[in-house]
Amino acid sequence: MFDLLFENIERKIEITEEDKAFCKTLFIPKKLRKKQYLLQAGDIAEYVAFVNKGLLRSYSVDEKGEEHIIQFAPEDWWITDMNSFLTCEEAIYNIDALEDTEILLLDKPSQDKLFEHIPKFERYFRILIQASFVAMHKRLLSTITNTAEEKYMRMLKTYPDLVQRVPQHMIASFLGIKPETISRIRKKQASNS
Amino acid sequence: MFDLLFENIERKIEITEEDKAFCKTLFIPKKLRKKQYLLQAGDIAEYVAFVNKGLLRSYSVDEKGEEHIIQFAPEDWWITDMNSFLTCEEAIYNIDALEDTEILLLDKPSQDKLFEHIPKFERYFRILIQASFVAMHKRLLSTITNTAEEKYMRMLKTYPDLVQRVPQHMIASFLGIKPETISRIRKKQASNS
DNA sequence: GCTTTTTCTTGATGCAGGTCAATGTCTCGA
DNA sequence: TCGAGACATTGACCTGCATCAAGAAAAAGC
Repeated sequence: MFDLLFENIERKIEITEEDKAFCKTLFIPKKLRKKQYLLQAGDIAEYVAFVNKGLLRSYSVDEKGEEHIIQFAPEDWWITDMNSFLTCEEAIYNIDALEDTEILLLDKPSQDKLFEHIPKFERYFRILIQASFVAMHKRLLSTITNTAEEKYMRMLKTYPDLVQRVPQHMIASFLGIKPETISRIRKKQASNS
Repeated sequence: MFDLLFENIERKIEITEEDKAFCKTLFIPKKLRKKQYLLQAGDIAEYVAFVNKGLLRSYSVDEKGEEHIIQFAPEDWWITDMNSFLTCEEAIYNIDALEDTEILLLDKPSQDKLFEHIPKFERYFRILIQASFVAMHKRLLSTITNTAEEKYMRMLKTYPDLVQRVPQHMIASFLGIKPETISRIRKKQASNS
């Protein structure tokens, strides 16, 4: 259950067996069925979740009822509504399972305990967030500068596995384009080779 | 010189006079003239910069020679090419001064020293990055979901001071739209009131 | 296995915003 | 103080992508 998490942590900081034992007391394992919510907009995000198996997504719904996918979280990724988790304001994102999923949950009090007992974890989470920060900058730049086709090709290159695993209309939603457009891009690409 | 920085820090963590004294040994004050580069794409980002006075911007230049502004950094903000600073890879962003500017520079070795001597600073930088992370998510969502007009109105609301301070074509570049479009939005807005 | 739902494709049409070009205004350095 | 570059505005035109609509194909549920 914890193997993947510890591997992930040990890629960034060194931890002892005692540290691991302590971790095991803090994280809450949970299973989600496909389509089940982990968080709904309007609630408070009580947890950050580490995905052990399966696939989650976070998305917001605009006034017109359109879904916009913010993040996919397959195995080995973290996900939450960061703002809500940090500030206890109402979440603006929904998080739900795209497949049957196993996660490990860490709530705020437990995270604080973790930082207090093993200060190295401050570093771990700082490194995690720095990495997403850099990735987000690149995504933002691509969103601003590229055409629909360039965005889709970049997606194929950056997350080839996800493109296989997720319905196309969700890829479209993630990229901020329409499913029909992806369909046409695919057709064009097929004819180009 | 250090007042603004210490205020910024003390909004997030508590520090002693000794801590401050130690900080003063680590940061390098620097002045930039308008249009002067702090960092050029292709170089390694040696520093994170805290802006004490003035205004910087980071931007990338695409194949067609178009500039895309990633971030504005007025007083009380931090700026760097995070990826380059963290990994020592070549920077993909340029950073330059839009006004005569005073900054405080912190290089990697000094930051490491800071974390080692005053571990609370791990927390400070984690909190900083978390906040930008949340802000970036909102910006990304706006970029994906909103029309040009909505993006501009959101900009007016979120950073009214910047819109005054910066040429319109730079606001356009930041939003991923064209200066002509902003011009037309302004005209329309004026007639609506 | 059959029905229902979800997903993907394709065509016809429209429009937001980009492109190009001309003109006017501002500003700042010599 | 004058001239050149930077900045903003406006009009005419164009195009990439969205929208709307209708089937086809694939997957999920019973």
